[in-house]
Amino acid sequence: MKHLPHKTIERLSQYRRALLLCLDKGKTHIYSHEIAKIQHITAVQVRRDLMLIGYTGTLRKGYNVKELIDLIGNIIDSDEGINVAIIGMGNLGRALINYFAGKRSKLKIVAGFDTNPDKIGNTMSGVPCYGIDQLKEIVEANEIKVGIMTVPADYAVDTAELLVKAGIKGILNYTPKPVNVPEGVYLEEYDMITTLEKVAFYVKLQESE
Amino acid sequence: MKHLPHKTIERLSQYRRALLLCLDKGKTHIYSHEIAKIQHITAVQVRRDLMLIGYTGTLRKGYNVKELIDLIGNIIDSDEGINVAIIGMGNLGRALINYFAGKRSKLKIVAGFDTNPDKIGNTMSGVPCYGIDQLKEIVEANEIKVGIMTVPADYAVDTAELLVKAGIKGILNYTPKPVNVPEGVYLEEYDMITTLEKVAFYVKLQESE
DNA sequence: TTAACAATGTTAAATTTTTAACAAAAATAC
DNA sequence: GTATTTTTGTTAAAAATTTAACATTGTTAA
Repeated sequence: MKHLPHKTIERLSQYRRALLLCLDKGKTHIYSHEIAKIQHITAVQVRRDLMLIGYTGTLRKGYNVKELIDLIGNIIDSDEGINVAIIGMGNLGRALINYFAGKRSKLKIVAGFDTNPDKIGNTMSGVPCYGIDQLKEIVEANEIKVGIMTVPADYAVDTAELLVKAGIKGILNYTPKPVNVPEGVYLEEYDMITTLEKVAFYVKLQESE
Repeated sequence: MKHLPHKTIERLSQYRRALLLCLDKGKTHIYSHEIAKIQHITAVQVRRDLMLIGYTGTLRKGYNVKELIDLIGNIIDSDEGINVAIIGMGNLGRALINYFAGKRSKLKIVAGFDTNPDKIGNTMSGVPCYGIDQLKEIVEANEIKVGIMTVPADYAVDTAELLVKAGIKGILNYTPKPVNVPEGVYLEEYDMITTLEKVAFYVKLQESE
Protein backbone atom coordinates (compact mmCIF):
# COMPACT_ATOMS: atom_id res chain seq x y z
CA MET A 1 0.00 0.00 0.00
CA LYS A 2 1.83 3.10 -1.16
CA HIS A 3 -0.56 5.97 -1.65
CA LEU A 4 -4.08 5.97 -0.35
CA PRO A 5 -6.38 8.44 -2.10
CA HIS A 6 -7.22 11.53 -0.07
CA LYS A 7 -10.87 10.67 -0.09
CA THR A 8 -10.20 7.19 1.15
CA ILE A 9 -8.31 8.59 4.13
CA GLU A 10 -11.31 10.67 5.07
CA ARG A 11 -13.67 7.78 4.70
CA LEU A 12 -11.51 5.44 6.75
CA SER A 13 -11.80 7.84 9.65
CA GLN A 14 -15.56 7.86 9.19
CA TYR A 15 -15.77 4.11 8.91
CA ARG A 16 -13.94 3.78 12.16
CA ARG A 17 -16.35 6.11 13.89
CA ALA A 18 -19.28 4.09 12.62
CA LEU A 19 -17.58 0.84 13.58
CA LEU A 20 -16.91 2.03 17.10
CA LEU A 21 -20.61 2.67 17.52
CA CYS A 22 -21.37 -0.81 16.23
CA LEU A 23 -18.88 -2.30 18.63
CA ASP A 24 -20.63 -0.56 21.52
CA LYS A 25 -23.86 -2.13 20.39
CA GLY A 26 -22.24 -5.53 20.55
CA LYS A 27 -22.07 -6.10 16.81
CA THR A 28 -19.13 -8.30 15.88
CA HIS A 29 -19.49 -8.34 12.11
CA ILE A 30 -20.76 -5.88 9.55
CA TYR A 31 -21.50 -5.94 5.83
CA SER A 32 -20.18 -3.43 3.35
CA HIS A 33 -23.69 -2.27 2.56
CA GLU A 34 -24.36 -1.58 6.21
CA ILE A 35 -21.34 0.67 6.49
CA ALA A 36 -22.34 2.27 3.23
CA LYS A 37 -25.83 3.03 4.44
CA ILE A 38 -24.55 4.83 7.51
CA GLN A 39 -22.18 6.99 5.49
CA HIS A 40 -24.56 7.59 2.59
CA ILE A 41 -22.23 6.05 0.07
CA THR A 42 -22.26 2.84 -1.96
CA ALA A 43 -21.22 -0.60 -0.79
CA VAL A 44 -18.83 -0.85 -3.72
CA GLN A 45 -16.96 2.14 -2.48
CA VAL A 46 -16.63 0.69 0.96
CA ARG A 47 -15.30 -2.57 -0.42
CA ARG A 48 -12.92 -0.76 -2.67
CA ASP A 49 -11.54 1.32 0.18
CA LEU A 50 -11.06 -1.77 2.29
CA MET A 51 -9.38 -3.50 -0.61
CA LEU A 52 -6.93 -0.60 -0.80
CA ILE A 53 -5.92 -1.10 2.80
CA GLY A 54 -5.68 -4.82 2.23
CA TYR A 55 -8.41 -5.94 4.57
CA THR A 56 -10.30 -9.08 3.77
CA GLY A 57 -13.67 -9.85 5.24
CA THR A 58 -15.37 -13.15 5.58
CA LEU A 59 -17.64 -14.11 2.81
CA ARG A 60 -21.22 -14.18 4.00
CA LYS A 61 -20.37 -12.78 7.42
CA GLY A 62 -18.92 -9.49 6.34
CA TYR A 63 -16.12 -7.68 8.12
CA ASN A 64 -14.93 -8.25 11.64
CA VAL A 65 -15.65 -4.98 13.39
CA LYS A 66 -12.87 -5.18 15.91
CA GLU A 67 -10.20 -6.20 13.43
CA LEU A 68 -11.18 -3.48 11.05
CA ILE A 69 -11.10 -0.79 13.73
CA ASP A 70 -7.61 -1.88 14.65
CA LEU A 71 -6.41 -1.97 11.09
CA ILE A 72 -7.73 1.50 10.35
CA GLY A 73 -6.00 2.66 13.51
CA ASN A 74 -2.72 1.21 12.29
CA ILE A 75 -3.02 3.17 9.11
CA ILE A 76 -4.21 6.57 10.15
CA ASP A 77 -2.98 6.87 13.72
CA SER A 78 0.55 7.58 14.82
CA ASP A 79 2.00 5.02 17.19
CA GLU A 80 2.95 7.59 19.79
CA GLY A 81 -0.18 9.68 19.43
CA ILE A 82 -0.31 13.31 18.41
CA ASN A 83 -0.73 16.28 20.71
CA VAL A 84 -3.02 19.06 19.62
CA ALA A 85 -3.49 22.65 20.70
CA ILE A 86 -6.50 24.90 20.31
CA ILE A 87 -5.82 28.54 19.69
CA GLY A 88 -8.81 30.62 20.65
CA MET A 89 -10.91 29.50 23.60
CA GLY A 90 -14.13 31.09 22.44
CA ASN A 91 -17.31 29.19 21.74
CA LEU A 92 -15.86 27.19 18.91
CA GLY A 93 -12.69 26.29 20.75
CA ARG A 94 -14.67 25.12 23.74
CA ALA A 95 -17.02 23.17 21.51
CA LEU A 96 -14.09 21.26 20.09
CA ILE A 97 -12.66 20.53 23.51
CA ASN A 98 -15.97 19.14 24.72
CA TYR A 99 -16.24 17.14 21.54
CA PHE A 100 -13.01 15.40 22.36
CA ALA A 101 -13.36 15.23 26.11
CA GLY A 102 -13.42 11.65 27.28
CA LYS A 103 -12.76 10.19 23.85
CA ARG A 104 -9.96 7.71 24.00
CA SER A 105 -8.01 8.58 20.93
CA LYS A 106 -4.48 8.92 19.69
CA LEU A 107 -5.22 12.59 19.25
CA LYS A 108 -5.09 14.53 22.45
CA ILE A 109 -5.91 18.17 23.01
CA VAL A 110 -3.29 19.12 25.57
CA ALA A 111 -3.42 22.90 25.58
CA GLY A 112 -5.61 25.87 24.78
CA PHE A 113 -4.47 29.42 24.13
CA ASP A 114 -6.21 32.76 24.41
CA THR A 115 -5.50 36.42 25.00
CA ASN A 116 -8.24 36.97 27.56
CA PRO A 117 -6.64 37.20 31.02
CA ASP A 118 -9.80 35.80 32.60
CA LYS A 119 -9.31 32.56 30.75
CA ILE A 120 -5.56 32.20 31.09
CA GLY A 121 -4.65 29.97 33.98
CA ASN A 122 -7.96 28.15 34.07
CA THR A 123 -8.70 24.76 32.66
CA MET A 124 -11.70 23.83 30.54
CA SER A 125 -12.80 20.22 30.50
CA GLY A 126 -9.35 19.33 31.68
CA VAL A 127 -7.49 21.40 29.11
CA PRO A 128 -5.29 24.17 30.54
CA CYS A 129 -5.49 27.60 28.95
CA TYR A 130 -2.30 29.54 28.37
CA GLY A 131 -1.51 33.01 27.08
CA ILE A 132 -0.75 33.24 23.42
CA ASP A 133 2.72 34.56 24.27
CA GLN A 134 3.52 31.18 25.80
CA LEU A 135 2.73 29.38 22.58
CA LYS A 136 6.21 28.43 21.47
CA GLU A 137 7.26 27.41 24.94
CA ILE A 138 4.24 25.16 25.54
CA VAL A 139 4.28 23.69 22.05
CA GLU A 140 7.89 22.66 22.44
CA ALA A 141 7.48 21.37 25.97
CA ASN A 142 4.51 19.20 24.99
CA GLU A 143 5.65 18.26 21.51
CA ILE A 144 2.43 19.60 20.08
CA LYS A 145 2.24 18.84 16.38
CA VAL A 146 -1.16 20.13 15.34
CA GLY A 147 -2.89 23.44 15.98
CA ILE A 148 -6.57 24.20 15.55
CA MET A 149 -7.29 27.83 14.89
CA THR A 150 -10.55 29.08 16.38
CA VAL A 151 -9.59 32.72 16.80
CA PRO A 152 -11.51 35.69 15.39
CA ALA A 153 -10.93 36.15 11.67
CA ASP A 154 -8.82 39.26 12.14
CA TYR A 155 -6.22 37.32 14.08
CA ALA A 156 -6.06 34.39 11.70
CA VAL A 157 -3.03 35.40 9.69
CA ASP A 158 -0.92 36.36 12.69
CA THR A 159 -1.91 33.24 14.57
CA ALA A 160 -0.90 31.01 11.69
CA GLU A 161 2.46 32.67 11.59
CA LEU A 162 2.95 32.16 15.32
CA LEU A 163 2.03 28.50 14.99
CA VAL A 164 4.53 27.97 12.22
CA LYS A 165 7.24 29.70 14.21
CA ALA A 166 6.41 27.56 17.21
CA GLY A 167 7.13 24.48 15.12
CA ILE A 168 3.61 23.20 14.49
CA LYS A 169 3.41 20.71 11.62
CA GLY A 170 -0.30 20.78 10.84
CA ILE A 171 -2.88 23.55 11.02
CA LEU A 172 -6.62 23.24 10.93
CA ASN A 173 -8.04 26.67 10.25
CA TYR A 174 -11.65 27.18 11.31
CA THR A 175 -11.61 30.92 10.81
CA PRO A 176 -13.24 32.27 7.65
CA LYS A 177 -9.95 33.86 6.63
CA PRO A 178 -7.50 31.85 4.51
CA VAL A 179 -3.91 31.82 5.74
CA ASN A 180 -0.57 30.82 4.28
CA VAL A 181 1.95 28.32 5.54
CA PRO A 182 5.38 27.37 4.26
CA GLU A 183 6.29 24.07 2.67
CA GLY A 184 6.37 21.28 5.21
CA VAL A 185 3.35 22.42 7.18
CA TYR A 186 0.08 20.76 6.30
CA LEU A 187 -2.84 23.15 6.14
CA GLU A 188 -6.53 22.35 6.10
CA GLU A 189 -9.07 25.12 5.94
CA TYR A 190 -12.71 24.74 6.69
CA ASP A 191 -15.21 27.47 6.38
CA MET A 192 -18.65 26.97 7.85
CA ILE A 193 -20.14 29.73 5.76
CA THR A 194 -19.14 28.01 2.53
CA THR A 195 -20.79 24.82 3.67
CA LEU A 196 -23.93 26.61 4.68
CA GLU A 197 -24.08 28.49 1.40
CA LYS A 198 -23.71 25.22 -0.42
CA VAL A 199 -26.63 23.70 1.45
CA ALA A 200 -28.70 26.77 0.70
CA PHE A 201 -27.76 26.57 -2.97
CA TYR A 202 -28.90 22.99 -3.35
CA VAL A 203 -32.10 23.72 -1.47
CA LYS A 204 -32.81 26.54 -3.88
CA LEU A 205 -31.93 24.31 -6.83
CA GLN A 206 -34.23 21.58 -5.62
CA GLU A 207 -37.09 24.01 -5.29
CA SER A 208 -36.66 25.42 -8.76
CA GLU A 209 -36.97 22.03 -10.39
CA MET B 1 -25.24 27.22 -17.77
CA LYS B 2 -26.97 24.02 -16.80
CA HIS B 3 -25.00 22.13 -14.20
CA LEU B 4 -22.17 23.64 -12.26
CA PRO B 5 -19.81 21.09 -10.72
CA HIS B 6 -20.18 20.62 -6.98
CA LYS B 7 -16.65 21.77 -6.40
CA THR B 8 -17.20 24.90 -8.42
CA ILE B 9 -20.16 25.82 -6.24
CA GLU B 10 -18.02 25.57 -3.14
CA ARG B 11 -15.28 27.63 -4.68
CA LEU B 12 -17.63 30.34 -5.87
CA SER B 13 -18.70 30.88 -2.31
CA GLN B 14 -15.06 31.13 -1.30
CA TYR B 15 -14.21 33.48 -4.13
CA ARG B 16 -16.96 35.77 -3.04
CA ARG B 17 -15.67 35.86 0.51
CA ALA B 18 -12.21 36.75 -0.74
CA LEU B 19 -13.63 39.34 -3.10
CA LEU B 20 -15.63 41.00 -0.36
CA LEU B 21 -12.43 41.46 1.61
CA CYS B 22 -10.76 42.98 -1.44
CA LEU B 23 -13.68 45.32 -1.92
CA ASP B 24 -13.30 46.54 1.64
CA LYS B 25 -9.69 47.29 0.93
CA GLY B 26 -10.75 49.43 -2.00
CA LYS B 27 -9.54 47.06 -4.70
CA THR B 28 -11.62 47.40 -7.85
CA HIS B 29 -10.00 44.73 -10.00
CA ILE B 30 -8.31 41.43 -9.31
CA TYR B 31 -6.36 38.89 -11.35
CA SER B 32 -7.11 35.20 -11.43
CA HIS B 33 -3.77 34.41 -9.88
CA GLU B 34 -4.48 36.71 -6.96
CA ILE B 35 -7.71 34.92 -6.18
CA ALA B 36 -5.91 31.63 -6.63
CA LYS B 37 -3.19 32.54 -4.18
CA ILE B 38 -5.70 33.36 -1.47
CA GLN B 39 -7.52 30.08 -1.92
CA HIS B 40 -4.43 27.94 -2.39
CA ILE B 41 -5.47 26.79 -5.82
CA THR B 42 -4.29 27.48 -9.35
CA ALA B 43 -5.13 30.47 -11.52
CA VAL B 44 -6.32 28.13 -14.25
CA GLN B 45 -8.93 26.71 -11.96
CA VAL B 46 -10.20 30.14 -11.07
CA ARG B 47 -10.48 31.12 -14.71
CA ARG B 48 -12.18 27.88 -15.55
CA ASP B 49 -14.74 28.33 -12.79
CA LEU B 50 -15.46 31.87 -13.95
CA MET B 51 -15.77 30.64 -17.50
CA LEU B 52 -18.39 28.17 -16.34
CA ILE B 53 -20.49 30.95 -14.87
CA GLY B 54 -19.97 33.01 -18.01
CA TYR B 55 -18.09 35.88 -16.49
CA THR B 56 -15.60 37.72 -18.62
CA GLY B 57 -12.84 39.84 -17.17
CA THR B 58 -10.93 42.59 -18.80
CA LEU B 59 -7.74 41.57 -20.40
CA ARG B 60 -4.79 43.01 -18.54
CA LYS B 61 -6.93 44.44 -15.75
CA GLY B 62 -8.41 41.22 -14.51
CA TYR B 63 -11.87 40.86 -13.04
CA ASN B 64 -14.08 43.62 -11.75
CA VAL B 65 -14.49 42.81 -8.09
CA LYS B 66 -17.89 44.33 -7.65
CA GLU B 67 -19.38 42.80 -10.78
CA LEU B 68 -18.06 39.39 -9.90
CA ILE B 69 -19.44 39.52 -6.38
CA ASP B 70 -22.85 40.38 -7.80
CA LEU B 71 -22.72 37.65 -10.39
CA ILE B 72 -21.76 35.00 -7.87
CA GLY B 73 -24.62 36.24 -5.73
CA ASN B 74 -27.02 35.82 -8.61
CA ILE B 75 -25.96 32.24 -8.99
CA ILE B 76 -25.71 30.91 -5.48
CA ASP B 77 -28.12 33.10 -3.56
CA SER B 78 -31.87 32.90 -3.58
CA ASP B 79 -33.62 36.09 -4.50
CA GLU B 80 -35.77 36.14 -1.40
CA GLY B 81 -33.07 34.97 0.96
CA ILE B 82 -33.15 31.83 3.04
CA ASN B 83 -33.97 31.59 6.70
CA VAL B 84 -31.92 29.29 8.86
CA ALA B 85 -32.39 27.74 12.28
CA ILE B 86 -29.82 26.43 14.69
CA ILE B 87 -30.79 23.45 16.75
CA GLY B 88 -28.65 23.23 19.83
CA MET B 89 -27.53 26.45 21.49
CA GLY B 90 -24.40 25.03 23.05
CA ASN B 91 -20.91 26.27 22.32
CA LEU B 92 -21.00 25.30 18.68
CA GLY B 93 -24.42 26.77 18.05
CA ARG B 94 -23.42 30.04 19.65
CA ALA B 95 -20.16 30.07 17.71
CA LEU B 96 -22.12 29.85 14.46
CA ILE B 97 -24.49 32.61 15.50
CA ASN B 98 -21.62 34.93 16.33
CA TYR B 99 -19.98 33.99 13.07
CA PHE B 100 -22.99 35.27 11.21
CA ALA B 101 -23.90 38.16 13.42
CA GLY B 102 -23.68 41.39 11.53
CA LYS B 103 -22.92 39.75 8.21
CA ARG B 104 -25.19 41.11 5.53
CA SER B 105 -26.11 37.98 3.67
CA LYS B 106 -29.03 36.30 2.00
CA LEU B 107 -28.76 33.66 4.67
CA LYS B 108 -30.25 34.69 7.94
CA ILE B 109 -30.25 32.80 11.21
CA VAL B 110 -33.67 33.63 12.53
CA ALA B 111 -34.14 31.13 15.34
CA GLY B 112 -32.30 28.91 17.76
CA PHE B 113 -33.68 25.90 19.59
CA ASP B 114 -32.67 24.14 22.77
CA THR B 115 -34.08 22.02 25.55
CA ASN B 116 -32.48 23.94 28.38
CA PRO B 117 -35.18 26.08 30.09
CA ASP B 118 -32.55 28.66 31.07
CA LYS B 119 -31.89 29.38 27.43
CA ILE B 120 -35.43 29.29 26.11
CA GLY B 121 -36.92 32.74 25.91
CA ASN B 122 -33.60 34.54 25.76
CA THR B 123 -31.91 35.89 22.68
CA MET B 124 -28.27 35.41 21.75
CA SER B 125 -26.67 37.96 19.48
CA GLY B 126 -30.14 38.88 18.35
CA VAL B 127 -31.31 35.34 17.71
CA PRO B 128 -34.26 34.21 19.84
CA CYS B 129 -34.06 30.78 21.47
CA TYR B 130 -37.14 28.57 21.46
CA GLY B 131 -37.95 25.22 22.97
CA ILE B 132 -37.48 22.26 20.70
CA ASP B 133 -41.19 21.47 20.99
CA GLN B 134 -41.93 24.72 19.17
CA LEU B 135 -39.82 23.68 16.20
CA LYS B 136 -42.55 22.98 13.67
CA GLU B 137 -44.53 26.03 14.64
CA ILE B 138 -41.60 28.43 14.37
CA VAL B 139 -40.22 26.86 11.21
CA GLU B 140 -43.54 27.27 9.47
CA ALA B 141 -44.16 30.77 10.77
CA ASN B 142 -40.74 31.96 9.62
CA GLU B 143 -40.47 29.89 6.47
CA ILE B 144 -37.21 28.43 7.69
CA LYS B 145 -35.67 26.27 5.00
CA VAL B 146 -32.36 25.18 6.46
CA GLY B 147 -31.48 23.70 9.84
CA ILE B 148 -28.04 23.44 11.36
CA MET B 149 -27.69 20.64 13.87
CA THR B 150 -25.38 21.39 16.76
CA VAL B 151 -26.97 19.13 19.34
CA PRO B 152 -25.16 16.42 21.31
CA ALA B 153 -24.51 13.31 19.23
CA ASP B 154 -27.10 11.26 21.05
CA TYR B 155 -29.88 13.56 19.93
CA ALA B 156 -28.77 13.75 16.32
CA VAL B 157 -31.07 11.15 14.83
CA ASP B 158 -34.17 12.38 16.61
CA THR B 159 -33.42 15.99 15.80
CA ALA B 160 -33.04 15.22 12.12
CA GLU B 161 -36.39 13.53 12.13
CA LEU B 162 -38.01 16.50 13.82
CA LEU B 163 -36.49 18.84 11.27
CA VAL B 164 -37.80 16.80 8.39
CA LYS B 165 -41.26 16.68 9.92
CA ALA B 166 -41.16 20.42 10.42
CA GLY B 167 -40.66 20.84 6.70
CA ILE B 168 -36.98 21.77 6.58
CA LYS B 169 -35.43 21.36 3.12
CA GLY B 170 -31.74 21.32 3.95
CA ILE B 171 -29.83 20.01 6.94
CA LEU B 172 -26.28 20.72 7.92
CA ASN B 173 -25.26 18.16 10.50
CA TYR B 174 -22.35 19.14 12.72
CA THR B 175 -22.79 16.27 15.13
CA PRO B 176 -20.43 13.32 14.77
CA LYS B 177 -23.38 11.03 14.21
CA PRO B 178 -24.63 10.44 10.66
CA VAL B 179 -28.37 10.80 10.16
CA ASN B 180 -30.83 9.90 7.43
CA VAL B 181 -33.20 12.09 5.52
CA PRO B 182 -35.82 11.29 2.90
CA GLU B 183 -35.61 12.19 -0.76
CA GLY B 184 -36.11 15.88 -1.29
CA VAL B 185 -34.16 17.01 1.73
CA TYR B 186 -30.57 17.98 1.09
CA LEU B 187 -28.16 16.71 3.73
CA GLU B 188 -24.60 17.78 4.35
CA GLU B 189 -22.61 16.21 7.15
CA TYR B 190 -19.43 17.59 8.54
CA ASP B 191 -17.42 15.90 11.18
CA MET B 192 -14.66 17.84 12.86
CA ILE B 193 -13.00 14.70 14.12
CA THR B 194 -12.56 13.36 10.61
CA THR B 195 -10.91 16.56 9.53
CA LEU B 196 -8.61 16.58 12.50
CA GLU B 197 -7.67 12.96 11.96
CA LYS B 198 -6.89 13.76 8.37
CA VAL B 199 -4.56 16.58 9.36
CA ALA B 200 -2.87 14.29 11.86
CA PHE B 201 -2.47 11.62 9.21
CA TYR B 202 -0.73 13.91 6.76
CA VAL B 203 1.50 15.29 9.50
CA LYS B 204 2.52 11.75 10.34
CA LEU B 205 3.05 10.96 6.68
CA GLN B 206 5.20 14.01 6.17
CA GLU B 207 7.38 13.07 9.10
CA SER B 208 7.91 9.53 7.92
CA GLU B 209 9.28 10.67 4.58
C1' DT C 1 -26.10 -33.14 -4.49
C1' DT C 2 -26.97 -29.56 -6.83
C1' DA C 3 -29.03 -25.08 -7.67
C1' DA C 4 -29.83 -20.56 -6.04
C1' DC C 5 -28.28 -16.93 -3.29
C1' DA C 6 -25.69 -13.36 -1.09
C1' DA C 7 -21.69 -11.65 0.04
C1' DT C 8 -16.65 -10.25 -1.05
C1' DG C 9 -12.62 -8.85 -4.12
C1' DT C 10 -10.95 -6.97 -8.32
C1' DT C 11 -10.52 -5.37 -12.94
C1' DA C 12 -12.38 -2.27 -16.19
C1' DA C 13 -15.24 1.57 -17.53
C1' DA C 14 -17.31 5.94 -16.65
C1' DT C 15 -17.45 10.16 -14.55
C1' DT C 16 -15.71 14.10 -12.34
C1' DT C 17 -12.17 17.20 -11.45
C1' DT C 18 -7.84 19.28 -12.28
C1' DT C 19 -4.12 20.67 -15.07
C1' DA C 20 -1.87 21.75 -19.28
C1' DA C 21 -1.51 23.98 -23.68
C1' DC C 22 -2.19 27.60 -26.39
C1' DA C 23 -4.70 31.26 -29.17
C1' DA C 24 -6.18 36.03 -28.73
C1' DA C 25 -5.89 40.63 -27.27
C1' DA C 26 -4.73 44.75 -24.79
C1' DA C 27 -0.87 47.27 -22.69
C1' DT C 28 3.90 48.39 -22.58
C1' DA C 29 8.57 48.92 -24.21
C1' DC C 30 11.73 49.86 -27.53
C1' DG D 1 5.00 51.00 -35.38
C1' DT D 2 6.58 46.61 -34.19
C1' DA D 3 7.83 43.30 -30.78
C1' DT D 4 7.23 41.73 -26.16
C1' DT D 5 4.76 40.92 -22.25
C1' DT D 6 0.87 39.66 -19.56
C1' DT D 7 -3.46 38.25 -18.88
C1' DT D 8 -7.83 36.09 -20.22
C1' DG D 9 -10.74 32.27 -22.34
C1' DT D 10 -11.10 27.70 -24.07
C1' DT D 11 -10.13 23.27 -25.81
C1' DA D 12 -7.76 19.13 -24.92
C1' DA D 13 -5.29 16.02 -21.96
C1' DA D 14 -4.36 14.02 -17.56
C1' DA D 15 -5.39 12.60 -13.05
C1' DA D 16 -8.41 11.35 -9.46
C1' DT D 17 -12.56 9.34 -8.01
C1' DT D 18 -16.65 6.70 -8.40
C1' DT D 19 -19.38 3.20 -10.36
C1' DA D 20 -20.24 -0.92 -12.91
C1' DA D 21 -19.40 -5.61 -14.12
C1' DC D 22 -18.44 -9.88 -12.89
C1' DA D 23 -15.75 -13.88 -11.14
C1' DT D 24 -15.41 -16.27 -6.81
C1' DT D 25 -16.93 -18.59 -2.84
C1' DG D 26 -19.19 -20.05 1.23
C1' DT D 27 -24.12 -20.93 2.77
C1' DT D 28 -28.74 -22.18 2.43
C1' DA D 29 -32.52 -24.67 0.41
C1' DA D 30 -34.79 -27.91 -2.38
